Amino acid sequence: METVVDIVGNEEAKVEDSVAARNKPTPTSLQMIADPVVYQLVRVDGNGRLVPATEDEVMEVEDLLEEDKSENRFVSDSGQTVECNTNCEHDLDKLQFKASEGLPLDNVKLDDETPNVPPDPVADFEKVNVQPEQSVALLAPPADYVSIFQLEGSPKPSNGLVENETSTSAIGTSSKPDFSTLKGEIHVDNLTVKELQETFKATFGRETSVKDKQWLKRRILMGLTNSCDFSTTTLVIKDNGVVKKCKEETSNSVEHNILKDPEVGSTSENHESSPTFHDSEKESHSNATGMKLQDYPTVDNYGNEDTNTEQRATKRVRKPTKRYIEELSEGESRDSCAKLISSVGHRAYSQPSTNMHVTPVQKVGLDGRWLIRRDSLGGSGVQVPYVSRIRRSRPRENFMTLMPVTSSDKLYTERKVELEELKNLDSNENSDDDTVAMPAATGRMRRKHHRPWTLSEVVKLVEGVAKYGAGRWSEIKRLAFASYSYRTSVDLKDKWRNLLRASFAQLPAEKGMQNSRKHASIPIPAPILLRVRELAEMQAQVPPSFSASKFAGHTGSDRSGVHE
DNA sequence: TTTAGGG
DNA sequence: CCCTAAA
Repeated sequence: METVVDIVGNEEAKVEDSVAARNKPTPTSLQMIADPVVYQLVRVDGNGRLVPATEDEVMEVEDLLEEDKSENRFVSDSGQTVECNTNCEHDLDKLQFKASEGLPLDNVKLDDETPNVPPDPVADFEKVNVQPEQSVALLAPPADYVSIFQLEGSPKPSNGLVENETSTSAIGTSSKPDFSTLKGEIHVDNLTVKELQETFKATFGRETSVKDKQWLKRRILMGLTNSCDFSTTTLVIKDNGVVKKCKEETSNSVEHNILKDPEVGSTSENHESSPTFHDSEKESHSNATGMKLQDYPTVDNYGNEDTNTEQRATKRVRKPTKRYIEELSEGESRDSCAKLISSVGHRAYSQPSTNMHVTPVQKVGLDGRWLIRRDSLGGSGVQVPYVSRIRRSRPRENFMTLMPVTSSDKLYTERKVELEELKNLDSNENSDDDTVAMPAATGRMRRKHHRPWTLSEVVKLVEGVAKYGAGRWSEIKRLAFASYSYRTSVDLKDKWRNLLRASFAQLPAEKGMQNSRKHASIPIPAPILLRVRELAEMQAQVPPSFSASKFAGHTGSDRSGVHE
């Protein structure tokens, strides 16, 4: 049984999207075994190969899972990102991790010979083929992205958490990587297919029959540099290690991973070698909001110890909001899709920004086998392949590179909607990225995040309030503003407040000053304003927090009367 | 994470 | 629209 794990970058992605994606597999599909639901925890060793996790590692992951079940991603002690995939979010509780000791590597191998793997580095997904009786649920991308706890051969952490009993030599039956054959500089671009294949073997310790140069190059680069950064195609092999040849980035990412261990790291010679490295490190931390951050020492631009260390180490103890509890006890919701989202715990409505929002919401589709990752990128939904999110540096640049490849139809649809909206207005400002300051007519730079409210948006807002009640902004956002990723629930709230003000202000003037609203960017028709007012009054009478159903009843009856 | 309110 | 207490 195979399951496609589809990653949908669009914030507004719905279940249907994933279904569509399944019928027509995209390059962003990752196929893996997920049936039955038995999970083999594996890690990727320093040689880029899958190794069954040790008991301790399993326990550690279990602890992490226990700590925050809504997240599928963690940062291990050594600062490496660990990503777990389950085929059903709801099964997370019952998630079984089995650390089978002697699982032969042959049974768990990366299927590198798959011809379908697209040449795009970031959309490049690993396929994990497993024997029927074995199930591997842990995504095991190229060596780099996910290696749990410890890279092969790295110093043992002092905390004693990890005892790396399972060494490759004990398990591996296939040939080993041989870095000794890699010497001096490797100009990946200049290599022939055969040479590439040899390099591949030296890197990953296994043969490959792939003849696609691009593919080989990328794979090798990935394997050697532990990153998706293909800016460099020249590598320098030194002491069995790899040094990327870059302008300033002389640091070896592999070593960095190893040296990320607190104690060793602090004595690392590379510790302050590359400011850019630390930059990207910090960046990735901030991107991984909500992830468990271990307090290994980090160094900021000035080389100071991170003062937030203590804070980051503290565990999150969050109390659900009243509304949240309320919704949970409501039982079935009108929107099963939405229900699924909220039951997982979402961050779907975080404010759009220029930076890539990693939104670790994974949604289970109707058949219970779909995982959908929702991302928000600068307000525009863009599909982002899984791997690109796991990597821990420079997400932005990478994303930009991806744009042409990964933008989905959704994007165009959204743009189209937007454009139509804007045609209703007489201006076309802000037709693009809402995060870019647009030169206004006056020549000034207008505010960074500004998007005039369109008529239809206002209408939707009003209707949303009518349906769900003012105050249930996230509800409205999700149900009525699903296609407006740039409007957060807070935006809705603010807009509603403004509408109310405008509406009330309008009241006394309604007799003679109909057209006095000179500066309104959107001409709100009087009926709407009236309705807004009506709603506001009702709102005052029956706060939604008291009884949502009661309010809905009011709304229904009142609406019939109000409606034109 | 969501909501409410001030700025 | 942003920021932040509270919940």
